[in-house]
Amino acid sequence: MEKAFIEQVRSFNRAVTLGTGALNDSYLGRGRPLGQARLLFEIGHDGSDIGSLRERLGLDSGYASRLLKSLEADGLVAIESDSEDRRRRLVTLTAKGVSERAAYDALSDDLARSLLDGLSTGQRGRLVAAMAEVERLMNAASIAIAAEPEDSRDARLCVAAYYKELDERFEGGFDPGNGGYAGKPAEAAGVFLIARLHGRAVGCGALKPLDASTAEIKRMWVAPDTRGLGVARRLLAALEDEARRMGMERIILDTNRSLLEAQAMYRKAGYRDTGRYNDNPYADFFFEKELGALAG
Amino acid sequence: MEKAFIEQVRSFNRAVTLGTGALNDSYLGRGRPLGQARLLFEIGHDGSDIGSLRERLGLDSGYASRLLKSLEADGLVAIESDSEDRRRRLVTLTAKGVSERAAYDALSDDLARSLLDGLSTGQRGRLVAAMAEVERLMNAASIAIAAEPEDSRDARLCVAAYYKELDERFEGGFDPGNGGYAGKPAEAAGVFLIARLHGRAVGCGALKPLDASTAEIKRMWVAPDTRGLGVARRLLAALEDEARRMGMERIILDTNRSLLEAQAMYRKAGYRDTGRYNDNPYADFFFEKELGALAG
DNA sequence: CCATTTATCTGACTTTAGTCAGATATTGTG
DNA sequence: CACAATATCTGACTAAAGTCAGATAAATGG
Repeated sequence: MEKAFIEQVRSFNRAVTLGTGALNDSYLGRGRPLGQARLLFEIGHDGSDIGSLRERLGLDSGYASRLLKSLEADGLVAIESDSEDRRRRLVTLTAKGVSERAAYDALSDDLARSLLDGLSTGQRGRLVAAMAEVERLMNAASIAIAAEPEDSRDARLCVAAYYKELDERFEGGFDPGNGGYAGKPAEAAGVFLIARLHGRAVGCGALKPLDASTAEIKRMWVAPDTRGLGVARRLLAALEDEARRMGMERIILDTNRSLLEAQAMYRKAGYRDTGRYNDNPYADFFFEKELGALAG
Repeated sequence: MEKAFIEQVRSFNRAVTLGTGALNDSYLGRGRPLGQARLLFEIGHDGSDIGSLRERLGLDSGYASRLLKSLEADGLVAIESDSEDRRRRLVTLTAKGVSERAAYDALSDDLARSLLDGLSTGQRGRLVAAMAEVERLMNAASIAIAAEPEDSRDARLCVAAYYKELDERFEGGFDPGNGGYAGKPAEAAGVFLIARLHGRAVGCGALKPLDASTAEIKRMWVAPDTRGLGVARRLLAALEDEARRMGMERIILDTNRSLLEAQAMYRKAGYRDTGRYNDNPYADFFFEKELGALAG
């Protein structure tokens, strides 16, 4: 890695903590400690239960309880037991809490505006564009890929989203029951990978062993709002690593003619067209790739 | 200001506090509280006195004293009285302190590297470029311009740097004693503006009343490493505002043929060429601008 | 030389943030 | 229904961060 790149990242870091340190003071400036302000923000318009608040902010149960109590004492939130499960407690913003939140919002807007204020119109446009680029790429960098059980909640959600998209994009729709997509038990244990962005599942891919030396890639999917970040490329590379680890020598896969980006990506990743190897009625193109030795 | 711009700034802010929140954890991870680690970083290679450390980090004197004491107890810094002013105390890093700092540095590098690691080569280049752009423009935005006494320390430093640069750039050099640059007392009180970036003086400009309706701009200078951020443009606009406030109707100025950027900037700001109005031997071009009404 | 200013230190204090071990109430399970 | 699991609360604690009022010692200005 180039030294200059690392230096630029660190320098950027210093600059934004100086510059947006001030931006984060929007949490302050209303005489409330940060912890309380963060909670106030995390309670959505429709309220939420204490458990999910705690999880989202990573708070200790006792700590969260006390913070909420002080917000309640200030008349900003109302806390009441969930009628369905009376152990659970629901937090909602009171009218005063809503306006307090709006005040924080206004403060935050003012600070953002004051940052832009000192700039010419051209500079403003360039700053905003560069910020969007940094944000996108930092998101791309913080995507983590890990194997998960194929029947976990997020795995099922990803696959459902995948099927839904296929149904929308294929001419004539898509039925998972057709073409060997459902049920058929795998010969050997496969791998199901999930890509996560800040905890949220934004992509998946499965590797299914066909015989001792060949595995098939299935269910490659990336959430629409996360495309263009290289998630698919990384999922593919991770699946290939898994395959090498399993002793596979060759990966094959099929895809539909309407999935143009997928075809381009596979070709770019070194996959070559090959002949039909199954009777999947949705498959129009077939790819294969010989795996080299395990890197690292 | 466009709503979308403000939203992008706020979204960027959230993204980087999430992403570089992790980067700032480099301050942690070595079992030392943040305050101590920040101090360790602020003490340069050559040490510094407690006062300037306090000022740079914005610490209370008692707090700073205690933090330094605990660093001293850990054998990381040495504190001794300044031989020139024995009230003042000088802090230097011990060998152990230097290596501890290096450890923090390595941690910081690792975190920066891990941010870049998840990206492709192309993405890396784009991220680093966008970061540099954001940094530059955030610096541009945080430049503050204010009037200061012409004989303040920073004012004198700026003017000295200005003269030095003229001497380097003019064919045949530049002598402040020549051409009415020094000494000559102003008819009425003028204004001296200094542009500061995070406290550091990075530019200056003076306004000198010539008669009841005409003022002259002199000593416009921007630090070389801060050029291209629009500092001069903003200084010029601020000087024009000052002139309007003083009831002036017209601004004039002269400049040397070697200062091409300056000529371009004046022309772009609405200045027109005019005839020689003084006997300054260094002046090759003369500009003037009629001031409109005071805005705002 | 004396009063004032300046630079730092000390003691006493507060607030924020966070942890941990139980206590309490409610719900699900055999 | 007893028992375990879950969701939250309470009490008792700690560490970090910061504030404030003097105390102390050295330098400065008349």
